[in-house]
Amino acid sequence: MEHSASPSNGTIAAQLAELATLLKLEEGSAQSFRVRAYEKAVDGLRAMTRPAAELNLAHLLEVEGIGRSTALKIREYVDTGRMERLEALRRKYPPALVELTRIPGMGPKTVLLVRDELGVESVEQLREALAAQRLRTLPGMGSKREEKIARAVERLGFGEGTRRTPIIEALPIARQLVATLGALPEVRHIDYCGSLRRFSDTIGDIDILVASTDPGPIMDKFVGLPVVAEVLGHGETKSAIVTTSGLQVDLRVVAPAQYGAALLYFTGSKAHNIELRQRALAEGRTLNEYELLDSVTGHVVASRTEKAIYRAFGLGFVAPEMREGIGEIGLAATGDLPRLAEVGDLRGDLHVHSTWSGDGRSPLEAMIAAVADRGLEYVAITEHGEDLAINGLSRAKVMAERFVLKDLRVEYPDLTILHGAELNIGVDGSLDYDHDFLMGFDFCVASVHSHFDLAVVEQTLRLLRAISHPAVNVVGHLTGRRIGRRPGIELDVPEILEAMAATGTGLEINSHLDRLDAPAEVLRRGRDYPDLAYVISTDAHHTTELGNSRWGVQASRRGWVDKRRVANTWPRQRFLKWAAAKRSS
DNA sequence: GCCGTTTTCGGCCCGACTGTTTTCAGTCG
Repeated sequence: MEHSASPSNGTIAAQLAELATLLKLEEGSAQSFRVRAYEKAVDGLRAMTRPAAELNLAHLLEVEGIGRSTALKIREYVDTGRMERLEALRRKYPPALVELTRIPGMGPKTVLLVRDELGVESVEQLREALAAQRLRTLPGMGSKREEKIARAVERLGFGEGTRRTPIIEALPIARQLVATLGALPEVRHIDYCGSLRRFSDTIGDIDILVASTDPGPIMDKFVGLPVVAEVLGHGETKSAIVTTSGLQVDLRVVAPAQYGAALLYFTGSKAHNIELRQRALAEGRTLNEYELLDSVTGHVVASRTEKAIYRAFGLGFVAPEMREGIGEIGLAATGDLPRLAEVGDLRGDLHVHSTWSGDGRSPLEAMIAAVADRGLEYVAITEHGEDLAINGLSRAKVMAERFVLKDLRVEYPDLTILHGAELNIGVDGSLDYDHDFLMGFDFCVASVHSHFDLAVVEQTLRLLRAISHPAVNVVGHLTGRRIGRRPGIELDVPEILEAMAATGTGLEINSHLDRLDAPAEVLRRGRDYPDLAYVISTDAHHTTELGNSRWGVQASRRGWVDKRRVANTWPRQRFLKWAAAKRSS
């Protein structure tokens, strides 16, 4: 048994999360108490500051949500690198079958039904069964459900062998690999590149680039990692593996002097690189993955850093998130690149839940304390509105929370605490509560949580009506998409953005890796509306999710958003003035 | 599976929506 570094809490949490996913099939329910218990344990583990691998059984039992059974499984994993229960479930429910549960409308019951009755065990086989209209013959199924599932399979591009991995799955694996390999003494620099570095919604495979003069030990370590399921190649400077979760990872090692050129090359995008190379040719130079060369003298013009290469072109540094070959090089040439936000620019978080919401997982007091810890100047507590079944707050609950917040304001005098709500945009654009009650909030986010299938015209009208309400400061996760799992609603985007700009309604950039909503394409369209303000929010339901703002910032960069237009980078007074303006309109 | 205690079992956010039923199952949030 390999005794490499102890698994991080994130790695252990990932095992338990997979266990929970597989148990949904085993139990035939996504809400079984056993499943929920594991999901709580995952939360508890992620919220821990101490490494779980260093704790003995008794100390593990003290962690919220971890009992005897989970504690034993954690110890088993730390000591042996395996979890027998997980291995057994993996054998029983292969990845192809599990993937079926990701299709909207396919819960565990339906997945098991099509497997047992039709022998369907993969998306490919499901497509065949759908084409033959065999699903509608099953008990409890019919033509409507069959068509709905067929639509979902088509729209999300499932099972075409070309399916890309959602960023929420790829990013943690890449970060873990970079951390593990980065600790090796032979590694001078290391970064993940490709579409992941560009912060694309979905990723084909993970590319990792290393600068080193001694690649051998790095390669050996890489192909021997516990996460490796299969080694596709193992060479001097280039290796490739497939992870246990089925993701391909390519590792490339270059000399430190060539790192910048290689980083540029492997980050892409292809279109961006082609444009750069054309520019080089026009200037009597050539650019390849090793260096920028003077074609006449053969001398290296630049190679060590990306910045040096852009500078040699007379270009400003183009952030990786912007490199899609859609005009960014032109902006870099004329000095018109947007000033992009960084995490340190954020002064407030304007979309935060607590356990007052049914789906919140950290108490209000803990959320406020964590927000204050992050050094923020203002926060909007935005529990769900009453129209959202289960999760929403009645009027009485709203007033009760407002009362609690009064005390918290005394406790945190340096933090401006706004009492807000995340309202539900109804099918006709109506909102929760009533006009007077809504105007009693300090700050409201309004979001779509239902009726994702309306036609463009209806969706647009619905949004326009919500935007026109003076209590609505921000539209939350505009399209409602869940990356790789649910397509967003269809909208007349220019019309929506124009209305938002005209009314002083902010456009949320939702930081959750599952959402990253509004999508980058919409954010870029926002450049056409100079009065449109953006808001980078976490939509945190747990204290650990407040750190997701870093992903929201990256999403804003991918959307070419200038930080001067991000309302929660503004000083407190300016921000409050902006928020109040909409409400007095 | 976890928790708390009424200390070893019973409770654990459960309603809306859809599509399928003829009184309800499954999914989603």
